[in-house]
Amino acid sequence: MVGLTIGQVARRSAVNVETVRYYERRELIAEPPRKESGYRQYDLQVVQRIQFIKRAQELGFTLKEIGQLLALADGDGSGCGDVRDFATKKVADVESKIRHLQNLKKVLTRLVQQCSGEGPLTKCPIIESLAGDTEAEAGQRRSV
Amino acid sequence: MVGLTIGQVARRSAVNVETVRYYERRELIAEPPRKESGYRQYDLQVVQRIQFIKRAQELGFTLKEIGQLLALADGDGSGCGDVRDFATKKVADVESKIRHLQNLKKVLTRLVQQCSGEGPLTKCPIIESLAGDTEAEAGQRRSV
DNA sequence: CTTGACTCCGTACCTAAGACCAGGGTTTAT
DNA sequence: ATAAACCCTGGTCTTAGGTACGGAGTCAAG
Repeated sequence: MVGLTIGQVARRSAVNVETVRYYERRELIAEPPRKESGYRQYDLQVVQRIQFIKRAQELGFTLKEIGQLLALADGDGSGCGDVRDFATKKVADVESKIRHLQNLKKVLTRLVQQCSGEGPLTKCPIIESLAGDTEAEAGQRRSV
Repeated sequence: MVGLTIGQVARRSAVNVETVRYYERRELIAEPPRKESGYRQYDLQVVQRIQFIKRAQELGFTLKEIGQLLALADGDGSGCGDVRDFATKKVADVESKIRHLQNLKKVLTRLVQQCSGEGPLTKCPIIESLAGDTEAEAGQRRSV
């Protein structure tokens, strides 16, 4: 019994069987050899590879990016510098997302502070602010 | 010509016609009356409502959440406090996302710093770290 | 030899928030 | 009266990352 079935691989990698097949379709893992029955026959390395994918996902890489990363890792042509550039770009991405969320948080927090939590909805500053007075043309206002 | 067509509403709200219909399907805006021809006939208030939706989206609310928010705003029963609670919960959400991303950034940055950018991939600390040594069982390692 | 667990393939479904299209009817302006 | 612009329904398509199903074949244990 040399070679793991897809189910064994899935269990060892803590992913779904379908996920393994999905990764194969996405060409993140290679098509394994088959037994005469057609069953896929994996070796242990594929488990490592799936764990690599999972870790990279946790770090915020998309499967597409992971595909590129794996291509770098597979193809001997490129050096470690390419990988570092990749990660550096990702850091910038993450920073940009953080800035966006921090701005969001500021706005939301301001709204919450303006709101006493009492009184009727018609005067709730949050609702008012969302209803927005800035550019609606004439006509009945404040009726969301 | 009392009543706006869907196209006029869309233009005034700066959204696509399809978006207006979509919001109707999602029950974010009410089904308007129709002319005999079947054309939808809106009043101006729907423009305000769509702007409300758009602003709330910019603040990071999903359409589902906006639906709940609008239900609060529509139903007179509840007070401004409910709305504030809602926004407060959203602030916590955003904070949690920020924390997650900051952690991500820390990990990524550390990886980048460990990587000289030189040398072959086989020794790239980023690849090594993703390949992960922590829980793979025996067998050939370091072959992602 | 049978049963239960596993695997195969292809396809469909899911969430989110719409965009787009076909093939028809309507309105408006010239 | 006719062309341009608009609207209707409904259906499909998108991105991302899978999950689920159904019918058929296979494998291991009792």
